[in-house]
Amino acid sequence: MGDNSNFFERSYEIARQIPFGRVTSYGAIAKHLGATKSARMVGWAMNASKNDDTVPAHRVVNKKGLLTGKSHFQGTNLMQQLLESEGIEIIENQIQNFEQKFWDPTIELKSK
DNA sequence: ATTCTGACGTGGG
DNA sequence: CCCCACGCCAGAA
Repeated sequence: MGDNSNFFERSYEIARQIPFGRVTSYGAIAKHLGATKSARMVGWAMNASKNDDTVPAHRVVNKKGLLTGKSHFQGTNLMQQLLESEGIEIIENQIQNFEQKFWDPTIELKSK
């Protein structure tokens, strides 16, 4: 077990733990999975999670706090709307006070 | 089989 | 701040 074919599921496990009103990045998830250089695969995993509505994919953005995955959601602005409904302010695809909203799995889940 | 493209990140200039 | 090259690896053409 522990083979990386579970990479998608492991990404989902972490995404599900992102608290309401908080966000994290693809790279942060990848890092926590021990695959720092495979941030792209996390994005791919989120893309594949469309069927799974238990995965809050809208809470995963890039390292700068930009909504780079926006166009992969249903509506034109669904991702932004979901985040705004959680109290996150967004201007020009950029999350405001990003550092404050950022939830780092490597820190928050460190005691494991 | 080969090439290109990404929901990315890092490093160099 | 910007732009570019590279590493990563799954899919599409």
